[in-house]
Amino acid sequence: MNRPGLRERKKIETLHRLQEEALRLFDEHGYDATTIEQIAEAAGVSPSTFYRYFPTKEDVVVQDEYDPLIVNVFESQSADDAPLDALRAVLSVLFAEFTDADIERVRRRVRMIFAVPALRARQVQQTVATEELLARMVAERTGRSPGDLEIRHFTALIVTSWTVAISAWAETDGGKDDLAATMDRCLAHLEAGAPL
Amino acid sequence: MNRPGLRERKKIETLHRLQEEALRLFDEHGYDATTIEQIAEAAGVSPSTFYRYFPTKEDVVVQDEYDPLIVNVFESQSADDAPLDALRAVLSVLFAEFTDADIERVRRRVRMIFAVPALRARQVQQTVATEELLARMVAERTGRSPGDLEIRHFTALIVTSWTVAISAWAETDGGKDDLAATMDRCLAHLEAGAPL
DNA sequence: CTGTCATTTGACAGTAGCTATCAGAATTTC
DNA sequence: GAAATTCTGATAGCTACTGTCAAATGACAG
Repeated sequence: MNRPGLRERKKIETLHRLQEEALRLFDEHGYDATTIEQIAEAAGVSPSTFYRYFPTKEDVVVQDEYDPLIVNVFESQSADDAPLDALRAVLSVLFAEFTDADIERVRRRVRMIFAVPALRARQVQQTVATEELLARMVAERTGRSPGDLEIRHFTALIVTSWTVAISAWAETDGGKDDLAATMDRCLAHLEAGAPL
Repeated sequence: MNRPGLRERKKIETLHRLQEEALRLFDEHGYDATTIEQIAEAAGVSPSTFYRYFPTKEDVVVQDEYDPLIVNVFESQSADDAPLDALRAVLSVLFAEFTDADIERVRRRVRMIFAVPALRARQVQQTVATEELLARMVAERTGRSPGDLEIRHFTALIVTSWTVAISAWAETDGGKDDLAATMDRCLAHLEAGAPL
């Protein structure tokens, strides 16, 4: 019923234009050397508007909307599976929906995030949120408390595993199958107790 | 031969005074509500001097000097031990040298770091450095490359394990034995493949 | 189409973290 | 005690970020 009116379409457009122009300018002149003012001007809005869309300069690169997707897919998994298997499945389902363009965008963003300390630092704050999300979901499924040491440890390790995999993949120029394969390798390594 | 001259003593003193006054003011008025100017004034120096001792406001809490210690102790371990066992031993040796006052200081700092997002973000940058350090040491010991996926994954997991343990411990009021015990529990959980 | 209402936007002013520079003070060295 | 080195404080300036208010814009009822 609720058509995306003109107002909402314009908002999404502005958001994307800010992200794109920012990435372009960061690539071109470097992250630190690019000011909010320049990004806003390139996107044809005022600096005030930039801050209405992104709380910080870092967020124009780091922000994503995967958390709700993770929750949805996780809860649709059979409750019989072990948490780690359920999380493995979550990734397969998510990756399956990615287009090549999505993947290239992710790679570009991830490379930038791992190259710029400030972005990496900000990324962590998001990761912490994801970790707490996982903790709540896994806790409920296993009938434990989200504050339980082993739950916290488990979820932190999972997220670390994901992070290592995606950073290693981003350095290559492989497609989404390679990303999935690297994730699997890391999770298997974790499941085996991280032997060397 | 090289006596710690007056100049060097004063420097160390100023550094400690800045850290102490900063922690006190942060506790009292909150991290964001405390300015560099206030810290500098409380420590009896100018804001310029603050920045000569700490590159950022966050560093006055986050900065520590454990990395070189870790390297020393790790390299003094028998090369026959598995890397994970060697790292376990590193912690025991390090903890053994901590006084009760050290431990209380660590707890206070850790609590603040986990309570203030900006500090936690900065902490990660330090953690990344520690991770790369471990990667180099473990790589050399196992005859692999520091860029090897499994090496990177292993070291990232170890550091995550440490981080979870120390944050869980900091929430309690246990002593250093409890800290060591929590670390052991986490590392054992990791070694077992993080089962739930 | 028009007037009204809600939302979005831009301009402006201000705070604070951080950098660079430079003269003067303190400490070390000879 | 003089010269060389290092440390400090003052100043000026840039930029990220916040708060406020009036103008512009799209939504909607009549």
